[in-house]
Formats: sequence, structure tokens, C-alpha cells
Amino acid sequence: MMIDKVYCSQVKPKMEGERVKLAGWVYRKREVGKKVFIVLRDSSGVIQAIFRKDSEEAYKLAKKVGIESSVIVEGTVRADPRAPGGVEIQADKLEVVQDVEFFPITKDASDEFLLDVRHLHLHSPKVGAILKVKATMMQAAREWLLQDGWYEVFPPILVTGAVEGGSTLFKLKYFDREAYLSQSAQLYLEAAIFGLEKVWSLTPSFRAEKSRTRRHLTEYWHLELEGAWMDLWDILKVEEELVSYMIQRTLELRRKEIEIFRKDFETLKNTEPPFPRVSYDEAIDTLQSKGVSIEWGEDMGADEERILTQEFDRPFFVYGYPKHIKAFYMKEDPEDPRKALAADLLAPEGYGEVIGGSQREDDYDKLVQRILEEGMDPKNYEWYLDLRKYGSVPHSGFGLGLERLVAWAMKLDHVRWATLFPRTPSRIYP
RNA sequence: GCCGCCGUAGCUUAGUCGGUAGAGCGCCGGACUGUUAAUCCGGCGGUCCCCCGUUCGAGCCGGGGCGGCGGCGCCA
Repeated sequence: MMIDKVYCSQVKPKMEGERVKLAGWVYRKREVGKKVFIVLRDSSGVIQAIFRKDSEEAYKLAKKVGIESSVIVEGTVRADPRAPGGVEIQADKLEVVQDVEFFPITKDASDEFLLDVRHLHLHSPKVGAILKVKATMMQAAREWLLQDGWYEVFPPILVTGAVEGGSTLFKLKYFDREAYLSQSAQLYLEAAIFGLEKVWSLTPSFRAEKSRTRRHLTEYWHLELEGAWMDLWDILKVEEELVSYMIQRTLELRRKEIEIFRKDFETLKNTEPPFPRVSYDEAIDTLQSKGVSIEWGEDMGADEERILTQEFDRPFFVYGYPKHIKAFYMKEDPEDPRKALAADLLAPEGYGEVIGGSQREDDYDKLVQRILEEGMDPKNYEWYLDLRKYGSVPHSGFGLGLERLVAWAMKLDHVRWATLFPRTPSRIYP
């Protein structure tokens, strides 16, 4: 039953006198004297409708209708400087599709309460703006990936083992066996490059870690790429071009939505290739010169990372981490065996890690050795090790946390606002 | 797993020294000739998170529990 309606944002002052039909929800209602003002909201925006007593039936309904009721409004377009946006609907017909007695979300809602009623919070134009930006970012990613020759693949979510020893997996029953929810598609993407060379996927990733930070969710959307015949420096170029395009394109298409949350666009505009490349060694030096007590070989914690990101006005890479703090599948630097050919992309303004990437170990023996060093059993990685026995090639890849990129772009205070129904250790409902 | 904080009306909260629990928003009723999260008047609304204890008397003091939040670690 598509209604032959116009969207709120389509109504312009030059349409003065035109008869229109709109469908949406009651966003605001004000009764003054013998008039009722209803601000109507739909997915495109808002417009004011005015009900006067001379259209008695509509006026009576308008007086009674509650906030966030679903309604269909008919009337005539009027340009009026007193109306928000300079245009309004002189309404003469109101159909209340479903009347709402009271909407639980009012102006004094805490973050916690908004998450409790997330299903209703999705009415909010602010939430809508974030969801639109997220959608546009993926639209941009697809545009870039298509023109650069990457194939989208669809990896499994039900898996048998860990990608990284440390991360905790959600366990589930798989008939009479155990299985897990995937925390990364990487291993499967690595397999796919032997047929398609350049592949990517967008999948949910799951981490059963009780992380209580503004950067973590137990379920998040993971954009992963894997490319054959690419070394670390090749994949960094892919990363910066892809991220730059996602940001620039979204800035072009969704400026209004971003502006609701972010006032300063400098760091977004600065997101043009090449991104600065900072070695781990330089990062340690910088931190030490700022009085941070950190030694070569230690991993950077959240505090260190934050201090470092405040030095930059655009995203930047940190590369050349010590091997022992990185995952087993990352290739050892042939010029310095203490280091891994790994790089993270950090967002500025304190946001930190958005991408983790690396060149992969493509040598069978070295990979077996690394698996043993991590205290894992090579038997569990048999098919993965096979990839190094049957036409192994140098290859690299990375994973991007979509919510993290959105959170930075919109300057959100938590990644949970960048997802439809956030899952955290304490929250799996609604 | 570790450190810190908080649970009072649908929501946001005040509550002094331990002495009959208050406000704003929302909702309901009324007033108002154009409002911009309108305004004004009136009304409805309470398992003070739970249990035990101290006390003549506990929202407040003590003990235990439950739930949540902020951060660390881990990562994207």
C-alpha cells in the first residue's frame, strides 16, 4: 500500500498553493488558541502542519493526537516566514493511523534509558542521521572497491577456531559438536585470494570479551580486505585510499547529518592520501619525550594511543610493531626479525585504532613455528597451513571496525551509537 | 579479570542532623489569535533496587546480595 505522498523535505515555499499528502509521525505538537501546530516527521526531515478550527474534524483529531503517533496529513502548501523553514502545510485532513497515548522518550532521557528503549529511540532524527552516515559510508566503500577491482565474498560466521589466541570466542552448540561465532573473516578471505586475488567482505564479528570501553562492542561490523601479491606497503595504500574515499564521499553526501554531531570538519577534510606513516620506534620516542614511561617492546595502551593521536590532525599509520605483541599470522620483517610487518590505522582526536592490518606469513615452516610459539596446536590450522603448501603467494590484508570509523567521523562519544541495536557484555535486549 | 561510581514517580532528579517523600518533564483537564522542546492554572502518579540488622522511628546508619554505569586489560 504505497501511499502517494511527498516527503517532508520535498515541500518548498515555491510550491505555495499546491495540494499535498504527507505520511509520518507527530514530532512536536503545540496548541495555541484555536490552532494546533503539528510538526510532522518522516525519514527525510520535518515540516509544520497547521490545523485551524474551520476544518473542524481534522482540528479535533489534531488536538487529541499524541507525540509519535503515525499520521497521514493532507493540505495546502503555504509559504510563511513564521513557520520553521519558511514553509508549512495548511492542513484540512488528518488520518490518525495509530494514536500514541504517551511516548516514553522525553527530553530528559539518560543514555542508559535510551539504550533500554533503543527500539523507540530509532524514531529520533539524530539516530537516523547516524544510520544514514553509516549506510553512506558503506555505499562509498562499495563504490571504491568496485572501481579498484575487489570481489565481494561472503564468508562463514559459524566457525571452528580462533583467529587469534587471545581473543575470546562465543561458543555454541553445533549439533553434537562445538562451534563458535566468527571474530574475523580473515582466514577465509586468505583462502579466497587464491581464486579471486582481491577480495573483501562485510560481516558481523563477535568478541566474547567483557570490554567496558567506548571503543568496544561484542558484536560489530567488520570490513575486511585481503589481496594477493601485496606487501605491507601495498596494503597501506589500499587502506588510505579506501578510508579517504569513504570519508570524503560521505562528507559530500551527508554533510548535514554529520554536522548535527561534529562542528569541526578539519580532520575529515585532511583525510587525503598519503596518511602519515609513523614507525613503532618513532612512536615510542615521541611518547618517551612526552614523559610517558614506556619501553621498546611494550604494547601501547589506550592512554598511550590517545596521547599519540592528539599529535595528529588526520588519520595516521603506526607500523613495525614488535612481533611478540602481534598475531601469529603476521609476517616477520626480514630486515628486523624482532618486528612484524604490521600496521594499525589510528584516527585522530583521541579515537585511536580503526584498522588493524598486516602482511601475512606465507612461509609454511615459519607459520608453524609461530603457531607453536603462541602455544596453539598446528593441527587446528591444517587447512590454513595448506594455503602455504599449494601455491603460496605474498599477501596482505586488514580489518576495519565500521562503527569505529563512524564514531570518529561523527565525533560520537561511544561506538554503540553507531549501530542499530548495540550488543555489549550487559546488553543483548532489545 | 581489575579499579572506581551509582540505584528515589514513566523519564531526569532533590532529599539537611535518622522524625509523615518534593520538583521539573511527560500524561489528563482547563485557559490562550502564529507556536518554534510555547506559556499559564489545576490534577493523576512512589515496592525510595532486594534481604537482614541497629533504632521508639531508616530513602538516610551497618552487613550481604542483585542490577547498571565509567575506565583499564583485550582488540576493530
